[in-house]
Amino acid sequence: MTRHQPRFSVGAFAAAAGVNVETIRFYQRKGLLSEPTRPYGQIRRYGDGDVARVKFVKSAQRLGFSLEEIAGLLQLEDGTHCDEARVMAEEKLDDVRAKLRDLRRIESTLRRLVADCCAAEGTITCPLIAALNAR
Amino acid sequence: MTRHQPRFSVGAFAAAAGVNVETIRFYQRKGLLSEPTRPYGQIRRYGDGDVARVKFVKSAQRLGFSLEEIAGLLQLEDGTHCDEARVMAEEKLDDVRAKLRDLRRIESTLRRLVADCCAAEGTITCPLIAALNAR
DNA sequence: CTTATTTCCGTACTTAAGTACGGAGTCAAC
DNA sequence: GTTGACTCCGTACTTAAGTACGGAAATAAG
Repeated sequence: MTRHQPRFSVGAFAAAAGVNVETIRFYQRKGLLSEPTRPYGQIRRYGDGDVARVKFVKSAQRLGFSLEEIAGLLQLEDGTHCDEARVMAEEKLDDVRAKLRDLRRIESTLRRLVADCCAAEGTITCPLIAALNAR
Repeated sequence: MTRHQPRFSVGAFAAAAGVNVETIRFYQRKGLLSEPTRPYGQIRRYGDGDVARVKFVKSAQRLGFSLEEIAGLLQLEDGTHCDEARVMAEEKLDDVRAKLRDLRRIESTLRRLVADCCAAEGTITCPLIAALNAR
């Protein structure tokens, strides 16, 4: 997107995005990141949009999306393929909501665990397992 | 835990937990699941507690926890090592809360995306990327 | 201008999380 | 009481997501 003054070399780009250079190259091979053309045997340059993109990939990964899924999410970007995009987005939305439910459950269980820790002696059953199964 | 009448064979156990037998064996090797002793050359039997445990592992995995982290979570179960448990639980809690924040952001972005899809023509920037970077 | 860093590219290695395989031992059923 | 399915166990293969390596080309620094 913001590709107006692409001033970063790969090295600087990778550093700005908080990944290493090899990861950039790997994402390019996977099609998650386009390889900017380099005019007449010069070095490739990158901009803020690229940095944002990589950071997005990393955030989504932390949430349990695979690179393949992330590639799908990123394709919702361009505005074309409206129907496909809507379908994908709806599927992902269900997915995300399920994850949210589970995470909330874990969150409250952990919160309780921290609060009660060492207070209650008699509890033997695992509150985490209980939390996730109680549905 | 609930190991009162362990009636499942591995096959039935795996089926009940929704994984395949090899995965059970793999988890046993990793120490995520104990291998019940089998008296005098007999077959091992499993109970509901084991099924619950495997299902928990799978749920936690969907949320982006690694097996190693899950092993840690499961060890909070036993009540001993109170101090370590509290520390781990607190760390995990921070972790979980960060994931929740990101997921909520994605959720609302996807929701908006689905709602607006094909309605707004002019938008070129990726709302997903924007959502995760706007913080 | 030469030297030291970087980039570029292909190929190979690594780690996590399984899956598959093959042979021997058990068990269930006819 | 033998046949067929299932269990057990070790070892090997697979996939995803990188990481590391090494040599040629480009760029930056002195």
